Amino acid sequence: MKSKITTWNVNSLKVRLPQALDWLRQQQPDILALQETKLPDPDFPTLDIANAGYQSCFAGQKTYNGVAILSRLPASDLVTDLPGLDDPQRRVLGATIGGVRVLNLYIPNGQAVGSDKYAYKLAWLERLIAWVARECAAHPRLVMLGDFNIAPEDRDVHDPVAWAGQVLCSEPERAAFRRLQDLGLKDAFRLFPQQDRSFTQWDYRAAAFRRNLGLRIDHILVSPTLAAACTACWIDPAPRRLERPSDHAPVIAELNLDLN
DNA sequence: ATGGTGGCGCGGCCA
Repeated sequence: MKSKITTWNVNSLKVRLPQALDWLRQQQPDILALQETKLPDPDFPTLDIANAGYQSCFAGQKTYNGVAILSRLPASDLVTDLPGLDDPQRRVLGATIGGVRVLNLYIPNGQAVGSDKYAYKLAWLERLIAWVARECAAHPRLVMLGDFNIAPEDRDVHDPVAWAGQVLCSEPERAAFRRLQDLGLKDAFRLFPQQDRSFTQWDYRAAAFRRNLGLRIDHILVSPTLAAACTACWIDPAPRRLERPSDHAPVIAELNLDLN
């Protein structure tokens, strides 16, 4: 039985709810991890999502950040914080669904190298790596996905020269991504041949999407056990073409796996 | 053009 595990930074679930519901109907994923929901938990559209056939779990806040997981099967063992980091920003949602440990992340953007937000991002990544190491040890079937705000390699950047050393591409950020890979996690997208200039995010400005001036910063990382079951991984650019789109496109991993 | 667009929410922050 094939399963679809997916991620999408929707940049406001309130605005993008109709698009998200359409996308669920079209793609029929088993799991959809959302980032930048920008909703307080009492405002989460649980009922609309239930009517589409999905359960919801979420960790949200007003105006900024916010993560959620929509799934066919119920979620248990929820985690909403990095252990040891007292952080009001809602960027983490861990859950166990159908025997798979799912870590949904909205990693800090970092704004600019050298800024306070960049320092926060690097400290956050340190805490993340320590936590994920323990999660990987405890859960052979693990997927870590979301908006990483890291373009892992130059081929993930439309203009690597212009972006060299900039936030999202800097060496400390890329080193953190490699440390996640050193835990055994595989970048599902790179398990398969892909077109050159494949991206998941395009700035709203300067007609960046039309010109394909994007970055690949949304990722699905899978444990060795799940990598062996992964049969495909692709980016769906269709939602980025809609009117009033998110600046991000969804990413889909298909696995030869029974969730139960 | 040291800008541009979009979300939140109504001034300024964040991406």
